Amino acid sequence: MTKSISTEFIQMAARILKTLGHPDRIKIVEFLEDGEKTVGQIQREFNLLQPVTSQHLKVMHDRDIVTFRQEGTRYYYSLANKFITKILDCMSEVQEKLNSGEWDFNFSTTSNQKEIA
Amino acid sequence: MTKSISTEFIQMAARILKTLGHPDRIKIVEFLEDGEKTVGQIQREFNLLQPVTSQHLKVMHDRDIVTFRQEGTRYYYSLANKFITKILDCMSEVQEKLNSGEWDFNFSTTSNQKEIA
DNA sequence: TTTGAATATAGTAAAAGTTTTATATATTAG
DNA sequence: CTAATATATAAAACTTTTACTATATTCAAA
Repeated sequence: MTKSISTEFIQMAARILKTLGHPDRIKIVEFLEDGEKTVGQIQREFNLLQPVTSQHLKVMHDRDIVTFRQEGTRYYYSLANKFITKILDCMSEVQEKLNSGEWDFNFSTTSNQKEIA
Repeated sequence: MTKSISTEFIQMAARILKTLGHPDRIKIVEFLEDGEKTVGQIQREFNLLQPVTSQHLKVMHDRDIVTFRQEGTRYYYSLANKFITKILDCMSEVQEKLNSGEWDFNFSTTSNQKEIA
């Protein structure tokens, strides 16, 4: 009986991973790690269309990835929980390993690959 | 200039997260952490249809999440790189925090939520 | 009280992902 | 050889996302 992940948790994790599985959203979430940001700030930072930005934020809000507080006409979004932060940390760590050459995935840009890192 | 994540890496990470964003696939990958497994073993473990199992494995292979070696008519699948392991570690960690009560996401089963963990 | 800025929401077409059923291929056992 | 096993692959039917475009809502300011 290895300490495996519970079904409930897996459901929740899957939803979150799936949602974070979009470049824009990873960028947004990473940006929010720095502190709360308005829709406009996010939109300008990454040069996104406003509706696209709002939609990403809405989806991420529905899936418990971000929260927001409203102040006048501005909506300040921020990370909703520590799981997200944890995933971001994980990604930074991996990227460091890759950069330092400690790890090497030799990912094929297109599809498959051969070796184990 | 915070050490942020590079665009290239983000693309790759998004693909992987998105692909892992499926309950079956998280389970499979977690199962593989224990060591290589054949399609049949995976299929039986989670009570999946054979084509579904193959399909998941194919997608994960295309996206550099798993590799396999063939031996006779058996295909032994295993994790393709350490990023995957890292993500699994991350998930276990989070689950522990949740179980221990150290963290609390109060996720809504349906949609939104209110508080920050 | 009109106007402009900041956002959200709706509608929709195109793309991507999933599941199912069916079928093909290769390997091993007799 | 033939049958059974282990997998892959394909096609069809759906379901979900995505990315736009257009429009509505809200608040602030002039």
